[in-house]
Amino acid sequence: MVTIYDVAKEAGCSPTTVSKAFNNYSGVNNLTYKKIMDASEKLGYTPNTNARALATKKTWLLGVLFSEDVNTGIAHPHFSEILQSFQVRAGEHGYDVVFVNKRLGNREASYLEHCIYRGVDGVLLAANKIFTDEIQSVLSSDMKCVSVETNYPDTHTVISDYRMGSLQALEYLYFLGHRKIAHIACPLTSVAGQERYSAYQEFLKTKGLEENPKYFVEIKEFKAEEGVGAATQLLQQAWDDLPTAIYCGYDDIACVAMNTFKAQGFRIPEDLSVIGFDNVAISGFTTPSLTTIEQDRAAIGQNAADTLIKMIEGKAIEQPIDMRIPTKLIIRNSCARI
Amino acid sequence: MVTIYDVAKEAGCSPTTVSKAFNNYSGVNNLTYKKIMDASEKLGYTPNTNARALATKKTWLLGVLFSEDVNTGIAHPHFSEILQSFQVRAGEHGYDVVFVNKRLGNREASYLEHCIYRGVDGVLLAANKIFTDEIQSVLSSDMKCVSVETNYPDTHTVISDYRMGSLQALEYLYFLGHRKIAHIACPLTSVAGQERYSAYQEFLKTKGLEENPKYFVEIKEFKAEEGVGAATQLLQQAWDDLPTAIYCGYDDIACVAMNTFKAQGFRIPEDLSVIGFDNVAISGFTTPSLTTIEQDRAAIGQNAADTLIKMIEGKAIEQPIDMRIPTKLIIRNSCARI
DNA sequence: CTGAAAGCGCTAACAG
DNA sequence: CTGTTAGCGCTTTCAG
Repeated sequence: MVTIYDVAKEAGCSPTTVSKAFNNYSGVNNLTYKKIMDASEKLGYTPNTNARALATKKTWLLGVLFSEDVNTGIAHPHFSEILQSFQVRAGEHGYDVVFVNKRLGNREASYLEHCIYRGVDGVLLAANKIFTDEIQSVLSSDMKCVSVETNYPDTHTVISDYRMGSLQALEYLYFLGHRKIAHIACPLTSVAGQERYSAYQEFLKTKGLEENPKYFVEIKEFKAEEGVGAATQLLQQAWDDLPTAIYCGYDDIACVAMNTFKAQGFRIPEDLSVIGFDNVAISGFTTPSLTTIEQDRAAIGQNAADTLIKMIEGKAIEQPIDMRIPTKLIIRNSCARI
Repeated sequence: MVTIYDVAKEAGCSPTTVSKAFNNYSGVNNLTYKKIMDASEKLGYTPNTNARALATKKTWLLGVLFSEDVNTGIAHPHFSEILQSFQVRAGEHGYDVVFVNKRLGNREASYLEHCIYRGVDGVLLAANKIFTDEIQSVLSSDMKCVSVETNYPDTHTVISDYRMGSLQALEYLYFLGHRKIAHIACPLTSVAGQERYSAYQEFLKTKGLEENPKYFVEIKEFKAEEGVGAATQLLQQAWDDLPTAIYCGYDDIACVAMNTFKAQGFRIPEDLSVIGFDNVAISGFTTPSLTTIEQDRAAIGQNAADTLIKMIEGKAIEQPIDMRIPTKLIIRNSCARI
């Protein structure tokens, strides 16, 4: 391994000067600078983060803390896309991204311990349960955090504007003439579930429509399969007075529900309009293709990275602590005029 | 920050002993061990990886090197699922996972430089281009590598058995009575493209069927949209003697192609059978649902982690350098008896 | 503008 | 079984 000392010797100066040169400090003679760069090039010098981190207490490492649940972890397209853009943006600022888990070498530990162990400069929180003890430890520490899925008190958050999205979906159905609109909700233990449902209630109230409990089903877990049961239950509950449209809490559920309805002999969208939320890849490939609400995941990841890095670097953050990213209605073929 | 010295003082022993205790070295008195653990608990001590890494030259960090192309990077379900299981398995062995990119702080650099900079103990290669100069640098260094998407000379590889998968798909179509089988191939610059195509050729030869150039289209990029052009081109090429079945290089293409065919008035599977490769989430939700070949991504990620860690720890690796994970035929509704 | 010296937190001989 | 000592590679005062 070639070190700063080797470079110093080769360039005929001291290690201190090499360090200064590499950190772009002012006060290094142009010629010296050039000699140092030439020497380091010649020797193939690469700085060592560990040594630097030890000396400066800054690792240039950002932790990402994902739900370990398969359905809502990094394997879910929603999160993997956020992670992708977060990671790229972090890189542009010189930060690397490392996964945080609950282990410390061979033994069980807390997320916080893991963060300390790795010395991350900040953490991205992407867990979908509203309140988890395990996450609590990092929240109440002085670790810099940004959350992209759940609102924690006093924690910077970058989330889609779920209320806006819900209203876009519902207004669209309303515009198509629907008045009997059912809702299959995401788990109400999640922000997504809560906010989309409360926007649904708000919408009904605004339009002077009554909230019909028969038109409501809550899934208990973020799992596509839950769509079957939810769709069936909805049909049973409301059989004597079926809704004409269904606002599904998220795309996976909408897709499965559509299939369930079709299997029961319903035509979509003629008999039943279905709208989703997320605009995940599958929604473009179903039959009919799914009308849905798009989340700008690239923007979420980017803004989360920007915010976290600002916090780390002590820069001013102009945006509100609860930053909302606008959503967009994607009209495809699963909704029809009544 | 509480250090090993604080713990030593509290426990009434030397830092060395604390270090030994934490590393589970033999030769620490039981009582001393307990005192140390109590002290560290009381003080809230967490070891510091950077210091340890500096002293031992081992970081317990594994790099993952993904294609930065959006379609084949971590945002693609195939890769995100591999990454997920890789990450979990690595964690079980005490390793953390960090993304590798082409930057070094603020300046452009090579993947290799980045690996050295972070001091990763090994790297997971998940790039789909057969030969990239940039990756070449890490391959020809003494960095430990495992690849999960491309075969590099002298590099341990964990990939699905594409030949087996292709044969499963084709034998199934054959069993259903199909003799005019077309192939929409993945880019032949990729291992997936090459191996699936050569298995297709092999299959035809085995069955005594002639390879008809009109029944072959190669997409140029891993992009779902390419399916439209490919399907159309296939139709044009083979209009006077249409195939009865189409083996698509991967699911995204199969899904888009199905939609294209349907738009042209073909019924699937009655007029045209379609089979895919990957068993990605969408394939269960199309109409008809897609018959396809499943890749065991969890196994890929796990085996890649195990192999890489064995290399790092100098353990014997029994498996062949080119390890293949069996695939599985998933029968759904896009293929029919002729 | 340059360099000597001390130290970041931990581990690894080597003695005791 | 325990402790002393000397680094790992880098940055940071502080003198020059």
